[in-house]
Parts: sequence; structure tokens; C-alpha cells
Amino acid sequence: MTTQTRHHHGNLRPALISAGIDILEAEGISGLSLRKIAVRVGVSHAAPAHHFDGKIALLVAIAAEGFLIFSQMMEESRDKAAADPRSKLIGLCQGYLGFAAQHEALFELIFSTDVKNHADENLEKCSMQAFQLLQETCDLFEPSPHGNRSNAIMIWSLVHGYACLRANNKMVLFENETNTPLEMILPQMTPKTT
Amino acid sequence: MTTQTRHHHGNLRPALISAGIDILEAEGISGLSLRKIAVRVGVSHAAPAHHFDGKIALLVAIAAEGFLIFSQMMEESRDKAAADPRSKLIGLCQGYLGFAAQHEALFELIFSTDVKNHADENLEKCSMQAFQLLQETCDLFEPSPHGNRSNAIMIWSLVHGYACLRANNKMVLFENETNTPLEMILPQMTPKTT
DNA sequence: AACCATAACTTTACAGTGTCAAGTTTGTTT
DNA sequence: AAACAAACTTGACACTGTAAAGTTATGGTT
Repeated sequence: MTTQTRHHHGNLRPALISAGIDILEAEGISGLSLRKIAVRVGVSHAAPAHHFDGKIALLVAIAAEGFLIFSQMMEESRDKAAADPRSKLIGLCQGYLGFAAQHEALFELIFSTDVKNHADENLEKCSMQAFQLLQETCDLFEPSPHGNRSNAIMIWSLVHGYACLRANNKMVLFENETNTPLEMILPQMTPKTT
Repeated sequence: MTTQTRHHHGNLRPALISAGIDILEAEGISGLSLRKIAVRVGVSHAAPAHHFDGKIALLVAIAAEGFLIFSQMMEESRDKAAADPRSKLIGLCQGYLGFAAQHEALFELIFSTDVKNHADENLEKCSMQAFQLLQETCDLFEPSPHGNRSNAIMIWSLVHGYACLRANNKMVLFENETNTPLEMILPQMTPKTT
């Protein structure tokens, strides 16, 4: 009941995830260690082991949280956009790119091999939710003649690749077109008329 | 002149790079350590320090080598394709995807933050060469109304994103369309008539 | 109220990592 | 033959993740 220092932290699991995100954003993936997280939360270096089955499991939990922020930014940006399908899609993609730019390390983490190779139910749920947003926004358009979902695959690939290449500074190869807006590279698709 | 064990290895630098690639392909990025590389080459754990300024510098050298393989696969695949522009482009992109699939860890490395944040002349040269291939293949088509290079930006983003998402098994979300061929998502562009 | 089982956390220890400083061997130059 | 620089080794250090064993708090039962 009192707020004095207790032997039991009491809320350690979420605190570790939150501290992990902080360190991640400040120092990048390579600067993130279990022991640093433990110090920041004010707990012994072995404490995380009682809440996460190894470092990767903590990374996965952080990644799940990352997917939530990811979804949130995409949804918010889409909702702010005008009502027509193309504006909605561009808004969503701007959210995608915004997340990649503002949460560089987190973006790297959620698509990292470490995380992908560690099956986790909650992570699966959170990542599905993010891609569901993309899917349903693509569904505002007529399906491609090539198949129901090839629009979504194309858009997703396009915006993801664009985000990666921008993060890698590869776009500087294209001189001063560094900020090529989405409008230029998003292909024309026909909105549904329903 | 003799082949007996010498104190001096004599060819250590390239040997370290080569061993590094081997371990990388076998165990992934997280399994790659300087000491493992040293052991595999049959040299002391501190030997690499005399040829590379720290681990990252060795990773960068490996990445440069990776970009060479990358270019080689794209070029080979493009040259095997039919003569028309679209076939050439699809061939090149198949090389791109083939590299990402067959050299998963190397693909991850060459686009990693560690490597990108370490300026290196040779790496710059090798990566430029890879993207030059993509650029010149896109130049077989009429430039987009949005600008000279927006075709290349679009194609590059598209194929890179597609490669990443496939590597991350995210395509399973799209049921059995896992192997959606490039033809379906590559947009139509008008070949030059020269 | 006393007790105890269990969860939460600490302490200690260990193997593996990258890096540095100091030594040894080899090859080359003079 | 001597001197010197390059190539490599040895030993040490701080940091990492993980495991085992010990300590402290919590909640429930009687």
C-alpha cells in the first residue's frame, strides 16, 4: 500500500517492456541489453528471467507493443485523411512511413529475424491487427485482375520497401528526390463504386 | 613456399571475410562472432583486429562482398531473360528476390543499421554498383510523369519490400498466394521506343 | 494468529563476447 | 648480420545472457 521501496516490484513485466522501448529508442537495438533494462527499472539483472523466458522473449513482447504503436499511427493518420479511397490509402501509408521514421529501432525490431523466429501468440495477434488495417484500406479499391489480394501485397511491399530504403539512406542515390512523396510512386487503382 | 603451418597466415584478410560469410549463412547474424571466425580460420581471437578496425568493420567488408554477390545474381538473371524491357526487369527482380531468399542472413546484413552507420568507401562502391543495375534496367522504360527517377524508386521499393516481407513470412497472411509472381505486382510501364 | 507454500526478487557463478596492451614470431630492408 | 616493421599470440578486462541457489514478501489455509 505504501510507496516505499519494496523488495517486490509488483509491476515488473510491463515496466521492463516500457524501459526496453526507452533504451531501444535512445540507443538502438545493439545498445539494448537485459542488464541495462534491469538497472533502469531498479531491479537485479536476473529479475527479468522470472517474467520472460530469455532475452528474445522480452524482445518479442517489446515488438508486440511496437506493433500496437504501429497500428495506432497508421489508423490515426488514415482517419485524419479525406474520405475518398486514395486519400485514405495515402494517409495510412504516411502513418506507416511515419512510424518507420520516428521509431527507427522499433521498426527494425518488429521485422527482425530474432523476433520472427520466435513464435508468440500475442505478437501474432498484434501484427495481424496492423496488417488488417492495410488490408481493409486496400479493399476500398477494385481488386486487381490478378487476384483478390494482389493489391494489398503490392501496396504493402511498396510502402515497406520505401520505408526500409529511406531508413537506409539509400534514397540519397536519387539526388534531391529524397522526399519523393507517396503520390508519385503509389500506382493508380480504381476505387470501388459501392 | 611450403604449405606447412606458419606463424603468419599470409592471406588472413580475405580468409576472414570468407569464413565470416560461411558462418553467417550457417548460423545467421546472431551466430556470427569474431572469435568464431578466428577459430574457423585457425588463428588467434585477436588476429582480426590487425586487419579490421573492430567487428563492425569486418561486417562492413562482408557486406561489400555481399553486394557483389547481389549484383552478380541480378545481372545473371537479367541477362538470361528475353530481350524486351519488361522481361529484363522481371529477370532482374527475380535475381533480387533470389538473393534475398538464398542468402537470407547476408541480405539482412547488407541492409542492417550496423553496416549503414559505418561509412566505408568500398562498401559505397559495391552498393552503388548493385543499384546501378536496377537503375539502368528501369531506364529501358519511359520516365514517369512525376520525375525522371520515380520509376526506379518505385520498382526498387516494391521489390525490396516484397523481399523483406517474404523473408519475414508475412505473406502467409495471404493464404496460398505465397508465391505471387512478380508479374502480378509489377505495374505496367511503357517501354522506350528508341 | 500462526503457518506455510509459492511467487518475486537477489546473489553468485560461468561461459561467451569485443577490445585493448604487451609480448613473440616472421619477413624485409639495409 | 642487424634492425625494423608487419603479422600474429597471449593475457586481461568489462560486458553480455543464463542458470542455480538463496532470500524476502504475499496470499491463503487452518
